[in-house]
Amino acid sequence: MRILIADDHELLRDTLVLFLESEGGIETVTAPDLASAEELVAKDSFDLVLLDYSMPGMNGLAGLERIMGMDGGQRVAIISGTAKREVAEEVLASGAAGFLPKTLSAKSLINAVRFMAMGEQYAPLDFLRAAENEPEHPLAKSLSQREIEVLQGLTEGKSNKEIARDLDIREPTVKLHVKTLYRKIGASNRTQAAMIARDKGLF
Amino acid sequence: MRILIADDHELLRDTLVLFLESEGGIETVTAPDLASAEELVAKDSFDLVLLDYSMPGMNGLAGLERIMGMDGGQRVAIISGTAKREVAEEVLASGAAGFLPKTLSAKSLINAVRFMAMGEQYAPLDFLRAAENEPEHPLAKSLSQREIEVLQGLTEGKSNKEIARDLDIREPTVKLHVKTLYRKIGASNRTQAAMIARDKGLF
DNA sequence: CAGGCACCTATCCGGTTGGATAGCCGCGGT
DNA sequence: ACCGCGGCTATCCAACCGGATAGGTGCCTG
Repeated sequence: MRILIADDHELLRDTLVLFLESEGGIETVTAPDLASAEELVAKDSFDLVLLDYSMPGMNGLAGLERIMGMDGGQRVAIISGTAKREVAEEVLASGAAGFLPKTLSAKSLINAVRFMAMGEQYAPLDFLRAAENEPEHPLAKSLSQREIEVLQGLTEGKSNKEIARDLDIREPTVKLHVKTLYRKIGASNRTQAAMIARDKGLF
Repeated sequence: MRILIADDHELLRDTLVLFLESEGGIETVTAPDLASAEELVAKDSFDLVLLDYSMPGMNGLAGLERIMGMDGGQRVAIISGTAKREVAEEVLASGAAGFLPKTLSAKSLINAVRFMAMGEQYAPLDFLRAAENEPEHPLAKSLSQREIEVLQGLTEGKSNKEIARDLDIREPTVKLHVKTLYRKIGASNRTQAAMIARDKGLF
């Protein structure tokens, strides 16, 4: 079996190659960024391609889709040290071969690689499930759907009028949502609200 | 030689252990979070402790200082996949044994580990230097000192009046700075300005 | 059915913001 | 000495924001 690992962490590349070749009998080629990975995929053929989610050139899922659109880019998986459930779900939904958090054990990785090379789709179930039970967003849960939409408008620096237009409601309504949402999250003006939303990782 | 590696990425722990033991003849113990690392340091003795910067319990440099304050916590280094120059500098300034980005090669890692275990302080020079030459902050350079101070006020959700009081200038002056700063960074209101400032990593 | 809740609309008011315009001071450079 | 520039102050005005108050709809639940 022959796989390509693209990750800007040379430390991981080096040790992973050693591990996969010695323990798993898996032939491994590596690349430090997306551009190199593309070249390799273009002129070579792999049973599986592993792409780091936060690597030069990736731009979120755009890089994944670039590779998947290439000849020989049929079986591509994302590996990430920091990404959360939402990302994993998007990755799987976009038709990738799998999602591997770096919290996975090395042993599980070998199994996952073999599994994906066989054509199956892989993701660690506990990762997806554990995240699903997480208290949503501590903020999001106390806000109504509309308030969240309005809050998003705030984080984009829009005026009440613009938000009203975008959501197709009247401006006074927006103002109401804005006001109640201030109380709920403890903001005293729109900039604070936007900052709080961003701090909490919302949007 | 005997070292402790604390990192929540099991994948890295597993492969690194294998690599260090086979290639470097270094005895390796691991922990998945800061609490476990503390226990191990308390009851055992290591030539070097490697702590991941973004690991459960670390809280930035607080975790580093906790370990360094312990008996047997004399030689502690930080390893990180995402941290930037500023963090590396803080780490070194706080008296840690070193800073290791995960973009380091496995070979360099072994050398660095040996170096640090000998009592030297280590950091990859190109990492520190490359970052030093970075174009400051693309934003910061086009803004005057005052404008930056005002912008900081904006990111904290303050009103013009509050900013004026804090900087000990009149409110009209603040308004002027706010306006000119909008033009420079391409914002059309204070929330956008705050968001842009944060996006660029300012403050 | 009554009450609660989310969502919508409306009006009023005082305070803040955004934009324009104009002048003053101090500093560094030609 | 002059000019330019950054920083400071000021005034005016239209628009927007934050807060209060009052009321309407539809849905779900006890």
